[in-house]
Amino acid sequence: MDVNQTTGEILRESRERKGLLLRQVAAFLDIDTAILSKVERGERKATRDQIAKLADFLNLDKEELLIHYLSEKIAYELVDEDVASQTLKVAEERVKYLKSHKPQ
Amino acid sequence: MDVNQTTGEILRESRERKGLLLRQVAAFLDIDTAILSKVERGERKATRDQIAKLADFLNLDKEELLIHYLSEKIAYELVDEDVASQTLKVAEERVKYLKSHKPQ
DNA sequence: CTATCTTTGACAAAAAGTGTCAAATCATTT
DNA sequence: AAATGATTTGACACTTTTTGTCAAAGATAG
Repeated sequence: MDVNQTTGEILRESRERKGLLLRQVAAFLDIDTAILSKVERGERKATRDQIAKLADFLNLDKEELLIHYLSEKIAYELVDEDVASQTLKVAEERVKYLKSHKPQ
Repeated sequence: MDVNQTTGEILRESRERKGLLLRQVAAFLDIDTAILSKVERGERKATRDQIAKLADFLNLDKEELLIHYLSEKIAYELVDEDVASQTLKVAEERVKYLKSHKPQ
């Protein structure tokens, strides 16, 4: 998995390499093929649950796919901001702080 | 501004230091005081536009406040993920990539 | 006690997210 | 070229989230 690939590209490649049809994968996710088609082409975002199911069905590393998916979502949120990189650095500090001060 | 302060805390402190009422600041933002009260106490998130207006009205560094606000939003989105830190690192790479391959 | 300021919670409107369906397009086979 | 099957497209509907108002309750100061 290349970090600068889209999640959709990964999903499509993986599905095609296994010779699976949209219909088959979509059935497993319990959604219409239309949505999966859009997800693979980046026209829609998958949900978190769908990503987990896709990793199962396509035999992809669950954690790796999740990181891919989440980071794409965040990069997309920030890409138009001048301060994107600085924001991500500060966000890292915040996450560290929050994790260490977590209730429980 | 401390990185681990909430945006709401910054806004409240700044407003109070200037002796302004919720009513006055809310009027400038064109919203009900109820919302601003909730924003300051972290019960609601401000919108991006409101952050910009608040920086103006409260004479805060616009960029700094924006980074503060955006990073808080992102940290909040990820804090429950095991893979939060890894995700942020990958997101940084993605942002760099997207910015360098931007249309125009 | 009376003003005024802030907080709270119920509610409403608008926007975003998630999905279906049917028709159109594309590719392959006969 | 027609038929079949896969994918794409776009209109639509439903649900959830976001963003706000309003009025009543709570807190604080004079």
